[in-house]
Amino acid sequence: MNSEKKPVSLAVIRRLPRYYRYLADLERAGTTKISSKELAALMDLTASQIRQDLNYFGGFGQQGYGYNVSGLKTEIASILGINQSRGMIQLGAGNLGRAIASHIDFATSGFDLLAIFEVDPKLVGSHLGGHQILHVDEIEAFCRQQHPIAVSLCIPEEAAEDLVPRLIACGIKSFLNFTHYDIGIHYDNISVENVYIGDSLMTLAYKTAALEQ
Amino acid sequence: MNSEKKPVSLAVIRRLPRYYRYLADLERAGTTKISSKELAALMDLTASQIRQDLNYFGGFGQQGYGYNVSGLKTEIASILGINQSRGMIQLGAGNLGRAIASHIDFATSGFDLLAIFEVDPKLVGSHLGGHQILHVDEIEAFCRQQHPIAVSLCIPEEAAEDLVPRLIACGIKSFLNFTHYDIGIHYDNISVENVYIGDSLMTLAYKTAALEQ
DNA sequence: TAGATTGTTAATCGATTAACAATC
DNA sequence: TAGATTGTTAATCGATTAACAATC
Repeated sequence: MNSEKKPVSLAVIRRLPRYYRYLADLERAGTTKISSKELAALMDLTASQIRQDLNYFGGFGQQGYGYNVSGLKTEIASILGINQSRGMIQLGAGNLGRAIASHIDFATSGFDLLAIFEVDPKLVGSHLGGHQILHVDEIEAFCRQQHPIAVSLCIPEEAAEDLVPRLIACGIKSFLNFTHYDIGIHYDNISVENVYIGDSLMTLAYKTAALEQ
Repeated sequence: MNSEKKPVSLAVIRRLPRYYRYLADLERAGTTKISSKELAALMDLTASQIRQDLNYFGGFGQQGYGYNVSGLKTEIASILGINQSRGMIQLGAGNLGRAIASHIDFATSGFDLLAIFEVDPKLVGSHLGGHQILHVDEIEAFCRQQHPIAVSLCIPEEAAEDLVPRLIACGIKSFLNFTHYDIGIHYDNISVENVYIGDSLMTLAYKTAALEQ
């Protein structure tokens, strides 16, 4: 039944998490229905865009009424695939790794963080956010057993060049990449989300200069 | 002389940091010149897009030759405004705050991190990445003296609602926002860059599901 | 000069917005 | 039924790509 044909644009997909967050907030506040117009005002979008976005996936609303908040939230979760639980590992338990492992709710985003890998022997064996820290050399054995499909890459850029091929060989297909190593360019049939915080800061520098005009 | 007229699209601006990184790498490797075609192959873009992007700001290349790597890097730095040094503060010295303060090179992105503010009394008075940690209540006095223009917001979403108005009152105009609090919707004449790591992870969930088709 | 490659205009493509008929 | 609001088509807008004349 769910055999959608036309490929959905990534621009639409990238807006879905924000819809999801607003719907979760509305649900928490006890709101049961919302119109595209109301949601647009709340999110500072056009009602037209919201209806267009949602209709890529099917008619979730009811004419004359609007959208059911919980229902729409569930639909979006299903489209994003965050109602699933895919095995994920993390590389790196340094400052950034600790922040991500403790700060991000993997389960809410459709992943299950299975273990964290580190080179620093002082950290190996300890725990972080309820997850065991293993040595990087155990990756291969671990993956053979647990078959994680995704990785959160919280390592220095220099380390990425060596580790990414190993992860690929282990069957890892999805990367949440905090390094500047360009994974997508080097491999096919994988998915990558880059989080370039430094680039965001540079963009902020530009916007800051623009404010001063 | 630099009185550009037409407003440059944000899509172009967001590509500039990546150009800058590649040019910095090339410069480090001793490459002095590069053509749009070569750079396009390296970055997996079209040569056309690169030339179009750069020509929003002026003719940095030389026909029949290409672009001077160092020269172009400097031009991009100047467009982004990262050759400047704007006062920035950070709120939050928790896991995420520690990661950002120690992991991100603010100077390379045009900012000077002046101080970090925390509510946790155990952290106040200590240092983090060479920066002093002050109590949040000292923000107003600090800003009166040092006039930072930007802030890195590494605090829980609940805290943002109270703190953002205080920051605005202190003259802060630019926000690197790691919370889900929607600053841009609430104020005018400010600039915001949101880093929504959770949203990126949800997008990765979608891409992962798409791989499995 | 000949070859290469830019700067720039024109063509294409995609994404957003507007409009309105369908319908709850 | 009348009013409201969706689903969807058409119009607009913007961004990317292609093409080529200018020129180093």
